[in-house]
Amino acid sequence: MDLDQQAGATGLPAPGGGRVTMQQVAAEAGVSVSTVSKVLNGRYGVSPATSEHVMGVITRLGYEASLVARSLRNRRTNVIGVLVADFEPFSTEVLKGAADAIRGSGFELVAYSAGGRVDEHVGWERRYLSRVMGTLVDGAVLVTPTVTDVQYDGPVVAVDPHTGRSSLPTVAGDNLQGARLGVDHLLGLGHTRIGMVTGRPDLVSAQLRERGYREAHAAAGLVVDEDLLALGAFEAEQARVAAHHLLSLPDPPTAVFAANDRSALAVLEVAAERGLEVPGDLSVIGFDNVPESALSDPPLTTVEQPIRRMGHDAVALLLSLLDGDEAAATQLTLPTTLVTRRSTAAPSTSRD
Amino acid sequence: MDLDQQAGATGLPAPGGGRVTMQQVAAEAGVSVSTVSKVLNGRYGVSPATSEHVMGVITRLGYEASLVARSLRNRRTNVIGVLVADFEPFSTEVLKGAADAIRGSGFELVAYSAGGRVDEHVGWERRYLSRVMGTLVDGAVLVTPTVTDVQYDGPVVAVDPHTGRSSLPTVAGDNLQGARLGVDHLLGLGHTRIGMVTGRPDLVSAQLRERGYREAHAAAGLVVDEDLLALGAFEAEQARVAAHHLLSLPDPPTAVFAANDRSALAVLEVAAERGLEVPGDLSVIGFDNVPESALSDPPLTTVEQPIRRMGHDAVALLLSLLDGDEAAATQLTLPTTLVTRRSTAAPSTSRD
DNA sequence: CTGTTAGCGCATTCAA
DNA sequence: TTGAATGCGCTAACAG
Repeated sequence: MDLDQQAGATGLPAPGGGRVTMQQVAAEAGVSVSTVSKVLNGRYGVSPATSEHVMGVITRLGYEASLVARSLRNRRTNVIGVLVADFEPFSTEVLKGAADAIRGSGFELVAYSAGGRVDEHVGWERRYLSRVMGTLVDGAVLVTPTVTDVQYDGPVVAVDPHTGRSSLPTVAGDNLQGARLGVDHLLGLGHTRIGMVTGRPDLVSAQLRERGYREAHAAAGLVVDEDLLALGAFEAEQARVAAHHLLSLPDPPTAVFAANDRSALAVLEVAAERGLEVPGDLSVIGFDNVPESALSDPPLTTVEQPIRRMGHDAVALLLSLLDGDEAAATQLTLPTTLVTRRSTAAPSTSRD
Repeated sequence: MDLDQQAGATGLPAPGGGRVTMQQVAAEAGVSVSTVSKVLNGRYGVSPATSEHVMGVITRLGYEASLVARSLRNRRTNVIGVLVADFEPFSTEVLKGAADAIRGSGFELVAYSAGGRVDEHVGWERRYLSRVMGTLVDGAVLVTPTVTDVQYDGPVVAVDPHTGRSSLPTVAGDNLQGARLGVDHLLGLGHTRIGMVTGRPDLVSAQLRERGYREAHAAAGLVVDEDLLALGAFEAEQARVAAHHLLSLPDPPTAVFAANDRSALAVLEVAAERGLEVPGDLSVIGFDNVPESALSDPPLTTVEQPIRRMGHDAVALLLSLLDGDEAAATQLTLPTTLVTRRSTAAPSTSRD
């Protein structure tokens, strides 16, 4: 039998569909599966001749080892999992950062989402983790988990966990400082009646942002009007309701601080529907700086979390954890910054 | 020391790490694995009493079936794979669209990337496919594959394939029309010396965009100056070189049409480095409209492909294919549109 | 140097 | 109603 590339003439991979298995390669090459396995993994104990021959059959048949079968058998898979509730602007930014960090590490990246079946249970991250950890992936990054008391054998890092202090290594933005930044910006512009569309009350990130809002007021010697706080719950529909409520107040706010960009974008929509000019009649500021926030009309002023970097650092941390560096386990807090675009301005001097 | 499972009476979920397997559930419940399996999958032939008891143990232990083991055993996994070369702005937009389409379908979504080890081989999609198709996923969406002559048992849909007519169902933007749109915009502004930073010559999408560029010139009765075409290869570094080349020409272009946003953004950078005002001294237009294109300074005018919708339609198509609807296999071409932002303007009237 | 054996975690026969 | 046996595709012992 001839050796390698000669088969290029026929070169038809996977004739007739159905994936090629190691069995078929072995049969085709006239050797045993274990020999194929050894060749594939570069194990010693195979003669150069057979090795080359098998290699030829492998490429000719276009064989690739099944990730699943290999994962089931091996303890190490060289795959990192990123577990998200959904693929939306925030989580995909994290993904980009994760990809930056994984490059050249020899690891592969799998992002896993349950396709919106999430809201059923709060503890989605726990279920996902059980499904993939220890089999499909060597370690995992949890994006905005709602619970972090999980405890598994493999290393796990949480990005922007919405819950309080956890046992997990964590990468998060500085929510408190960020909120201060945002509200101070509004205050500095001359606003004194600043509404807030709050996040989900059970999540610490939301609590921190509200606290920043309050602290900023206190620092400015202002008393917070509790009527100016409306529940947005981090999601668009609820934020719309909140915005309508705020703007219907007898003495409506001249500016709104939204707990995240998604909410801020909703506020922008509502303002437009009500014929309000932004920032002429109403200033709006968000939180996150997802790319989409620059696409709105007007482009959104917002508090930036370095999302990509959070993804990057989370994976880097995970990688060193995987490398046995227990000292790497830590709680990283990344600074937030103000991104001034065009949805904020000084309050109009002439108001009724 | 033995960290055996003394969890018996304690009822602590996953004590001390190590994922919970069906074996452990069975042992804890005092039944066989097959019984646990039946309970888990709602098979008939289990007494209500045992069923309930086992169920209790399952929740108490926080057991979740391993995705991998289940995939290996079952033909159907109810998981859709999205295979990407890397997580970058384009592919993540597709992902968002895919998530939109998957919601409520009962399927889950797995996005898989080899972590930048791609450029080694052109046929990354073939390798990925072999690794996951038929085991981990029921069907796959290939994002910007470079080869589409793959032929596997499971259904596969390609999004924005860079190669020519393929045997695969496909969702793509209208590259030819889009390029016409972009160049016509420049022409309409009064530009007559329009440079082009081209894409990878081996990819049909790039060829089409160049053809649109030429056709637009022809339609306007203009002859294309071949010196005004420079290779950008769809990536930043090469595009920078191309931009420098173009702008160093004795009679430089007053506008540049870049084959994709990534290249256009690179042109913007180079222009800034050379002290050129955009759009005062130079107009720049891109292709894709990834969210990032709005973040540049100035915000980029570009030809939009409905990327999210492409992802959505690809998954929808895949789902109906999975449903046995062979007629769904088709080549979808989605219209492109012009997004006018601030990187294009009429050429300055006074030039040397 | 090569093939045989066993088993990863699970679902499905088939017997008991 | 239940459990023991079988095998998905692969790798790691061990035996030949």
